[in-house]
Amino acid sequence: MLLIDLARTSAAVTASSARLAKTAHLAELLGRVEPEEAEIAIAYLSGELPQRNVGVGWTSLQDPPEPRLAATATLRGVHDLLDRIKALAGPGSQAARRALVSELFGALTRQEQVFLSRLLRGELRQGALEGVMIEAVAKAAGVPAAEVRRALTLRGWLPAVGAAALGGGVEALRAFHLEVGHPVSPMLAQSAASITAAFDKLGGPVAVEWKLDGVRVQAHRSGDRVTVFTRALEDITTQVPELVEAMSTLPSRDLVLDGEVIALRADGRPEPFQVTSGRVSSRTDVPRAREKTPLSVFFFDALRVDGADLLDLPGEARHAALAAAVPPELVTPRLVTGDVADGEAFFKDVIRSGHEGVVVKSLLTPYAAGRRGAGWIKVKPRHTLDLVVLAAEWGSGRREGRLSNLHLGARDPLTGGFVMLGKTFKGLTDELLAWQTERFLGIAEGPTDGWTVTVRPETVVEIAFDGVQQSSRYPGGMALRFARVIRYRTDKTADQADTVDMVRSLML
DNA sequence: TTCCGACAGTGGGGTCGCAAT
DNA sequence: ATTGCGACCCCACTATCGGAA
Repeated sequence: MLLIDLARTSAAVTASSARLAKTAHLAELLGRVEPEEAEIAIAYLSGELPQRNVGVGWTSLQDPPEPRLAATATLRGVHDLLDRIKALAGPGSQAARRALVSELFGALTRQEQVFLSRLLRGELRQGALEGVMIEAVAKAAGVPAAEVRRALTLRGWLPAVGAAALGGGVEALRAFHLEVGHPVSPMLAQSAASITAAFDKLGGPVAVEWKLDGVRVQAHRSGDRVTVFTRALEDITTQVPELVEAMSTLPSRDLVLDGEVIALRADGRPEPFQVTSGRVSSRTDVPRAREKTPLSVFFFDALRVDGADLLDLPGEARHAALAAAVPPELVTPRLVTGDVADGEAFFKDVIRSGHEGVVVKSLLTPYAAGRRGAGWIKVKPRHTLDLVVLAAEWGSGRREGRLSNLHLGARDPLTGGFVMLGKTFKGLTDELLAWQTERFLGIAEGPTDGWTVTVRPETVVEIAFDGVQQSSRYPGGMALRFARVIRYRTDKTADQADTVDMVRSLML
C-alpha cells in the first residue's frame, strides 16, 4: 500500500465531522490493506508509530525539501526508513538524521509530506485517534468493538490487536491473554470536585485510597524475572531497583501488580513531584540516585496472583488478593465506607499528611483500560488566586485566530510590578476565547513577536491550580502546577490582585 | 427528546540523556 | 560547561458525537 492512500484517507477523515463517517473511511482503508502492512496502517491512522518514537520532532521538520509530483512511497518503505533514522546514534548522528529525514521527505508529494509531518509531530488533528480506530477495526474485521477493547486492554497496543482482528477475527482476539512480562493498558480515573460528588457518582459503599503524587507503575514477576512499566507502558525496570527487590521478596512468584512509586522524606512526608520524577528518570547512575533519593512503592491493585487472572473480578476481590499477596506496608492506605463524612475525614487526613488527594473506588468494577466504567474517581484540593494577565499567545488548530494561552502574573508590592508565574490555556470556553481576543488586542502594548501579544497589566483573572512548585524558568523562582481559568474578575482592578508573597507562602 | 460517557484537541511545567556548540 | 532537542513524567478542561435513558 502507498502512503498516499493513508494521506487521502486521513484527509477524508479530517473533512467529515461525524464520527461514524470517520469510522467508515478508516474501515474502508483497512479493508484493502495487505496483512503485512496492517499494523503500520493502523498505527499511522491512529497517530502512532510502530517504533513509538524515532527522534524526529518539531524542529527537525521545519524546512521540508521540494515535494515530488508523483506518489510512489510505500508504507513499508517509509517504515523501514524510520527504522534507520531511529537507529542512529553517536557523534555525527544529528547530521545523518537530518540527511535521512530530507531523503524521506524528498520522496513524498505535498499531501504525503503534510500527513507524515503531522504524524511525526504527534499532531494528526484528524479528529480520530485510538478511540475511533477501535470502532474502525471492529467494522472492518466484522467483530464487536467490545472484543477489540478487551484485547487492547490485555495487549496494550492497538496496531497489533487490530492486525490480529483483521487477520483472524474474534478467534484471534480471544487468543490475547494477560502475559506476565507484557504490560496491560492501565485503568485510569475520572475526577470530581469533592468527596460528596465522588460518592454520589458511585453510590453505595466505596474504597477511599491515598492518591500519591508519584509515578504510576505496573510491576510484573515471573519466577526470578521482574519487569516494571510506566503508565505509557515504558519499561523502567532498571531505574527502580527498590521495586524490583520488593517484588522479588514476595512469596508469590507469579504476579502483576498496579501501584505508585514515590520519594518520601525521612519523616514520611512526600518529596515534591519533581524529585520523584527526576529519580525515576535517572538512568546513568542508578545506585547513586538511589542512595540520594530512595523510592517507596505502594500497590493498590492486583491483576494476577499465582496464575489467576483477576482483571474481570470486582475491585474488592482484586484488593483482597492484593492484601493476601503483599505485606500491609506495601499496600496503599485506604478506607472502605459508605459514609460521606468518614470519607471527608479521611481526605482531610491525607492532605494533612502532605499527600495529593484520594481516589474513590467502586468495590464492584472490573479492571478496564482507559476511562470506561468510571469506577475510579480522584479528588484533590484546589487552590485559587486572582492574577493579572501580562500577555496572551495566539492559539493553533481550532483556536487559530484566537488569543489563547495566557501569561499570568502576581502583584509585587515592592516594585509595583508583576511577577510571571506561568501560563494557562485551560478552562476557556469559545465565548471566553472570543471575548479575551477582542479585549487583549484592545489593550495590547509593548513587544509583540507575532506569537505573543503583550498587554497592559490590567485584567484580573481567577486561576485554579494544584500547587506551587520550584521553577528555574520564571523570575520569581516558582510556577503554578496545572493552572486553569475559573473566570475573569471584571469587578477587580490589577492593584487588587494577589501578591507574590501569598504565592510564596503556598510553596513552603 | 434529553442526558451523559467517551474522545480528541489544546496546550502547561519539570526532568533526563544525548549530541552539538 | 552549556544549550537545544526529543521523549516522557505529571496533567485540566471544553466541544462534540452518538448511544443510553
